[in-house]
Amino acid sequence: MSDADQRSYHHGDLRQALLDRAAEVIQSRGIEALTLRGLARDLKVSHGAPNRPFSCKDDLLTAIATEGYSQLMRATLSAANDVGNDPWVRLNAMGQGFVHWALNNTAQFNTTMHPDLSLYESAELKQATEAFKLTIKEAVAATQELGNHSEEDLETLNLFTISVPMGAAMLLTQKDGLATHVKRDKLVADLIELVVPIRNRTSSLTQET
Amino acid sequence: MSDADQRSYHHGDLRQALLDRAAEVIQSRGIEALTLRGLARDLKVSHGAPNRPFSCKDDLLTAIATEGYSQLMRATLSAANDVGNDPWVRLNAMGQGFVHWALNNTAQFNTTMHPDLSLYESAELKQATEAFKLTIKEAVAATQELGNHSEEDLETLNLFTISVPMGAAMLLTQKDGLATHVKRDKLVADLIELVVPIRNRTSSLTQET
DNA sequence: AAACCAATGTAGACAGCGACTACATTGGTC
DNA sequence: GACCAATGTAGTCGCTGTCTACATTGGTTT
Repeated sequence: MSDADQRSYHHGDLRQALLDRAAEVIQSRGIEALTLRGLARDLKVSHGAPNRPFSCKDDLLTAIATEGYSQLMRATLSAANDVGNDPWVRLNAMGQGFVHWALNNTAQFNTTMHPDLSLYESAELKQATEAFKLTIKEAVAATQELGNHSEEDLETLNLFTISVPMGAAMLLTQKDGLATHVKRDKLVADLIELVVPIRNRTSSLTQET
Repeated sequence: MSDADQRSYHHGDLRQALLDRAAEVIQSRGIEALTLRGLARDLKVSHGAPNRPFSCKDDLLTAIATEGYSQLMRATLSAANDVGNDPWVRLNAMGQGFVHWALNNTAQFNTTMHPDLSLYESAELKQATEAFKLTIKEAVAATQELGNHSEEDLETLNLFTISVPMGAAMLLTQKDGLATHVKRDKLVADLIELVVPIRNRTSSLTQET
């Protein structure tokens, strides 16, 4: 920041600065409190400046959602890579990683899943969502090949598998959500275990404990 | 309406009229398009009139969400009552009823589940949500007593059971949602079957006293 | 029946918002 | 060194939610 403190006219990277500040505002005061003019004030630029990198407010929100999907995919894949190569164990970890990311980034998650965003067409957003969905779908398909509900339509099994962390994240991120008094980590682990059981299963690869 | 057409000053039931019109607007043009002044114009009252029954906009949205939870509970219970007394069959029907209501009332569902609403404290909303949650929880508990994941913590099983229809409704109500090309009814039925299997199960009704 | 009054609708004002315009300033390119 | 597209500024517009003071009503009390 030291080199950008006294930048007289051009900000340097106003777009990223807006995205960063927007994430802060949403996290601390909710999405309704997010205004372009407020961001401009925070960044000490004129009230019209945000309209250069983002043509309108929906454009900003779409960019935030795009970043959210990207982070969500990274968190999910990272959780999978931490547990090895067994597709079952990986899928289980992905479910837990999903929910934990949502719980640790409540506002970001809610913004990403905001229903109004789908109205605004954006190639980047579409690509990010498709990439995320494909990641999940491949992981589900990998377990199905190993016998996970092999009789089921992949589409249905995929929806089922995503619905649980998605629904749980929705419910648990509400402050009056279900079971907020139960220990979070154990609850999430038990929950995902109901979708992708791995505890009492002989590993399809090497034994893991 | 005929007796209220030429009501000069007092509207009669402005509160309900606002709620009804708000539901129409949300369904047709989205929640972002909902404004108090717009509702006032539609109902041909002054722009400040909506502030009498609803102290602020959040108050209106909260009332809509309250009604949403109420409808959701009615739809869920109605689906259960249509299929008899077997707790498993009832819970399965409730799950399907949940998703179908959400799919048939997309905007209402999204408004009801809007994350910002939980910020606004309302006794009525809290009561409606608690009533709904209790309805589900009782149904889940009834199946658990008959052996449905009897080893599981009820809290976890409950979260699992709600998460599936909740997450599926979230995903399917997005216009770019998963599997929109698959036949809706069969998909939902297959999905819920994965949570509350009833097809190849000997009825527990024969064991009831 | 008349006076009262709390509930309900009106009209005006205010600041804040998103979006648009014309203009100012910059840094890279020929 | 002159150009020029990109980027930030300042002003304006219509719209919004909210607040205030005022107007109208119907039911209640006396």
